[in-house]
Amino acid sequence: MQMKTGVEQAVYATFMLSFLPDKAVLPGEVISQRIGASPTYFQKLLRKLVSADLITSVAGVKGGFKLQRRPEQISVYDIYIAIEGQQSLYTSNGIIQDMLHISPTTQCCLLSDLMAEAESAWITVLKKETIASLVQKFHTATYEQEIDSFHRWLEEKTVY
Amino acid sequence: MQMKTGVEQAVYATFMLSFLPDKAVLPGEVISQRIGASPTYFQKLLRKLVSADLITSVAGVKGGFKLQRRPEQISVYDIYIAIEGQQSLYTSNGIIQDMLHISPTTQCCLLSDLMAEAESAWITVLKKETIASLVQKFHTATYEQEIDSFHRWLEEKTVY
DNA sequence: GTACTTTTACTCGGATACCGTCTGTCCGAGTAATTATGG
DNA sequence: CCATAATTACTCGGACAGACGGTATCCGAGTAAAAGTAC
Repeated sequence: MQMKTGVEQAVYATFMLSFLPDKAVLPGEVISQRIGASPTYFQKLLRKLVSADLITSVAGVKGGFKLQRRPEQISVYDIYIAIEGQQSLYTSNGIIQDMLHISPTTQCCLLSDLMAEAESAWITVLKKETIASLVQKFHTATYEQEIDSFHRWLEEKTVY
Repeated sequence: MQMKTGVEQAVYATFMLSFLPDKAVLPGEVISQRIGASPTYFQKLLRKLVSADLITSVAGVKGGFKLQRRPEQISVYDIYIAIEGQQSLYTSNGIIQDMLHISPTTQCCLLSDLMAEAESAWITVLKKETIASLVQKFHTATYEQEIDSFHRWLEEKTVY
């Protein structure tokens, strides 16, 4: 039970796109290269973000990806759902129905409520962090030189 | 990212054992049969619970499993850890280090703190529910007839 | 110089292969209660 | 009747096969900007 690495990659891809100026885009291969992911597979992740209306895509030459919403309106939870899907962390297997010889259609799982509550607490934390708040934390980091270098690289790769 | 079914099975196995009288045990195959799991694989789960000191085992004829601690002292979280292991839900892949070209040994993941907080909130909920509290909820259910039937079956299979 | 065609650089989506993990099965070994055997 | 041996019913732990999902790769199709071409 581990979170997919794709979620982390998607978060940082969205994070990266948040630095783009308006109307500018970044090709998928550029993003994947900087993140260190396999280009073709990473494009699938980007398309999941597109389907979730978190980013948009521009086809053709000078095409690429850019944010669809403002960074304050994209939470880590949004990205998590876009990549992992909406299935919950726990789904009952109806074991207690087996134990008591009750019809499987009956709703009486002792764990479902608990697990739902636990997942809700987990989600709450993921919802309160947005791309914008991540950027804020990023700038308080002590890596000004690397951040500058990153910004220069980004500007070089940006497509207008 | 879904919880293993083994966790649910282990919870109900522990739950089942909590109804045993002192000194009595229940063979692993009896438990697995009632839960509807494959006997040989389920024994592996039981042994994980033994390793975690949640239950104890008795070898030989008239052997089986019984609780090691009192039901109030076995939380759902204990069982979860026993089955899934202690690895956390999220482990950083060092993507931001790749992005910024920083040494991978550097600790600067923007997500780690958030994910740790989220997991902590999740764990808190799982810790507060114990086998004892599950039994309590169980008895408030409206399946008195099935519960009676279950108790009779259990007594029949109990090994003293 | 304008209209048209070709090239180029992207996204899009399906098909497929790889690989690690969870699940399931088999086997031999150890253990202890029961039963059988021998005197 | 008692001591010892064999049987039985369990747990224990390793080895291994199958299924599934996440990861990765390839390919053809669509799209739009840029470049080339014809008149």
